[in-house]
Amino acid sequence: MTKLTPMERIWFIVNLIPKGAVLPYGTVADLAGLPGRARYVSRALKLAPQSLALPWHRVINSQGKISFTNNSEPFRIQQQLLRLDGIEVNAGKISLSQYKWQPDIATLVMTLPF
DNA sequence: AAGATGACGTGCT
DNA sequence: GAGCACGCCATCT
Repeated sequence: MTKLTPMERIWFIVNLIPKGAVLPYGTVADLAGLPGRARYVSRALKLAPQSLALPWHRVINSQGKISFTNNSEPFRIQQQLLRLDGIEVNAGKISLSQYKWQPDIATLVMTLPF
């Protein structure tokens, strides 16, 4: 089993988020074994190689909103990608809490390669 | 080298 | 709810 770097673990988790679901930066950090490191998740996504084709748009902040500055270029792109996933977004805010994916932490963690 | 920055979160007013 | 203050810490100036 390859030893993954903290950043690779974040990419791994993000890649698991299914279409139609979203997950907060903080939760991704927790699952990657980096509690309290939500900011590191944003850095990791920014530095992620395009070749990974990660569903980065499914990562939002704990307020259920898009974290890019309002109406910026990336903000609009993320909003559109979420809508293509079938998620309802209004002014950067995910409308229904049911879209928030709550994985069974205990079960998921046991399947992780780290 | 040192200070500012940021795709965050939590707690408190 | 809306601000504001902190804690966080790799990157960027």
